[in-house]
Amino acid sequence: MARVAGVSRATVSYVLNNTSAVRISEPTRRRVHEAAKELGYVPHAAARSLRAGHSRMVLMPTPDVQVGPLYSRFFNELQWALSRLDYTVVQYGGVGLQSDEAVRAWAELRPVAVLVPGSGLGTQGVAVLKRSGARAVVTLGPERVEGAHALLMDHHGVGRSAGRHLLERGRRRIGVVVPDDPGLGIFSRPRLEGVRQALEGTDASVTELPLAHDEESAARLAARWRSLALDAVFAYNDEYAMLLMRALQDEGIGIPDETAVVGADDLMLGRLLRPRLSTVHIELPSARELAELVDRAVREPAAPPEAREVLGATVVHRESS
Amino acid sequence: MARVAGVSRATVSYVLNNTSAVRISEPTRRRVHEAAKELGYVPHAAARSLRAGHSRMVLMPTPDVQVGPLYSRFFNELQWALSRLDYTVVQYGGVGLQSDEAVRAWAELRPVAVLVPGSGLGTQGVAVLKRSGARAVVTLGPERVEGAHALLMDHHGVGRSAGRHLLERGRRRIGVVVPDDPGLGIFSRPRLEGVRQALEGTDASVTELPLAHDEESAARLAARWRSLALDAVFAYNDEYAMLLMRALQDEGIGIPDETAVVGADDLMLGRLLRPRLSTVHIELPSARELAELVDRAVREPAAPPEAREVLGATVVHRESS
DNA sequence: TTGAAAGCGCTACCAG
DNA sequence: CTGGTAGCGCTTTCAA
Repeated sequence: MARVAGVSRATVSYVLNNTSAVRISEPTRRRVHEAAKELGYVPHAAARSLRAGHSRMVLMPTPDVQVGPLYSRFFNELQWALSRLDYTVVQYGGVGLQSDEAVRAWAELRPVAVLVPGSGLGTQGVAVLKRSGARAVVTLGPERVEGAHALLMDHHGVGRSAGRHLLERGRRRIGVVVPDDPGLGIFSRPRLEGVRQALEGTDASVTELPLAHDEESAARLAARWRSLALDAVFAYNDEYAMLLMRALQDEGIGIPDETAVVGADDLMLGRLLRPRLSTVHIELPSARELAELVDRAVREPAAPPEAREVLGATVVHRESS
Repeated sequence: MARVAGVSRATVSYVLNNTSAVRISEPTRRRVHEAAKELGYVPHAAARSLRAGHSRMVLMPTPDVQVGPLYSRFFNELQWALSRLDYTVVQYGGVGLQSDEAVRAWAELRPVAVLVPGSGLGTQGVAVLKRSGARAVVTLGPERVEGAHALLMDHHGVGRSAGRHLLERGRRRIGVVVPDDPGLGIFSRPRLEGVRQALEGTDASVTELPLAHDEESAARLAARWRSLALDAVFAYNDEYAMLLMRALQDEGIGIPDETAVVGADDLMLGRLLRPRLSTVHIELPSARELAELVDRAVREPAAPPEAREVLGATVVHRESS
């Protein structure tokens, strides 16, 4: 590269980085640019960050559970917001690693910030990441972790909203769908607990309803529905709600007269069901705000970690409840 | 690190990499491991790959359109299959970059292989990636690109299957939904064209139906449905099919008697609609096979690029057609 | 205005 | 069996 342009490696670096501290003559600049184009020269990110001692890489491990469209959209927006701030977002697939080795694998990449969804990260993990040079560690999950910023996504509120709504609608025997998928436990357990909280001190009762995401499982549940004597169900989310609602209707159970159904996530499909599905609308944190939080944390790594509750839960009352 | 363990940097390297060419005494190994644990030492991936001259990173740029659950699952499986082969999968968010600079940004990371979804990559791009050291470039899209392996995902077959099926069911005036979302054009145009191909030489006709993914747009289309005098519609995919089917039913249009509806993707939700949605089941390439293709290509970079048609399309006939 | 050279963290070769 | 050392590609300081 330097040879082809007939200049030194240093000069190449100056030209390609537009280093303002040094002035390079126009003809030289042109020669360098031409040589770069001709050779298809692309700088080596690893060498650069090795020399610089830091990178602008924000690492976001892929969540190990299958996430819904809500989260995908959030992630896309976040990526966009961070690239506006000149960060490079990398999603890293540490599938099947133990949390301990996963953290080490992340640390090997020396990201400037790490955004960890879920609850797998411990105090240890944060320490490893920080020592490896991460200036910001942000968890997106149910609880704070020592030393890390936290975007608290507490799903109790989702369950509480649903529970309160059903109470207000005069329901007293309330079923709560708990997906069989163990990966969804971090969401489903707090949602269930939230319904319990909403019903505390009332004469209403909660019944757990395990359910797999397939028709047979739903049909089995629907078949014994009347024996359960429930007058309402919070179906975990809109997709499970659709599944269960269909099975109930196939059994001739009237919705909402006999049983009220409430979903969560406020997906488009809820509006397309008949009766239209009542749901808990979940407000995720604004991607721009999160990006700015990351940026602040990177610039001011000594600042005390912020912890913010970011999950808004509002009931959207439609026809199924 | 080396200081704390009281050995040289080389010895540390030997121990942590289990280098078989050299034998290190057990006490030394222990000392090194202990020091590593104590310091939370994690090797520097950039330095390592700089030294080695290559990495095991497989780069997969995030597709810029919102992709469905089908694709997300495929990507997860692929990630898993590749990590079984000891590759590290990194999803890179080059949102909003021109394809030219996007390719350069990918090349900066010096991945050993690049999997590019969509159709943004040109011959130029492949050349840049190869010159930067990528031993395999694989496109997942509608057409071959010179120098790259190709997993051809030709959506014409999806439209053809739907078209043939509707013909067989005796339909002659066939509408085809074309989503307004311009990003979906690479899928929707070939699907439309496929329907046209299936109908060639018959007395059946095709009508394009632009549609946005919201209720108002669907309602507007449904309101003028009878004036279109269609007896069938291929609704692009299951989600658009659900949207349109609901609007048609709200208009009192009988499905399938008056109008047959066919979706695509074979999502769970199709089975939950009434009538149950006929759909085109799409078979994606096996993640394991793709991972093996990548691995072969990496080991044998001189081999001529493979190009394989990988999109299976089969009609699943249910009740809506 | 340009060039020479040091050094980021790591591994592979060679000498002890 | 272990340590010294060169050099991967880059940026930056210092000297010319």
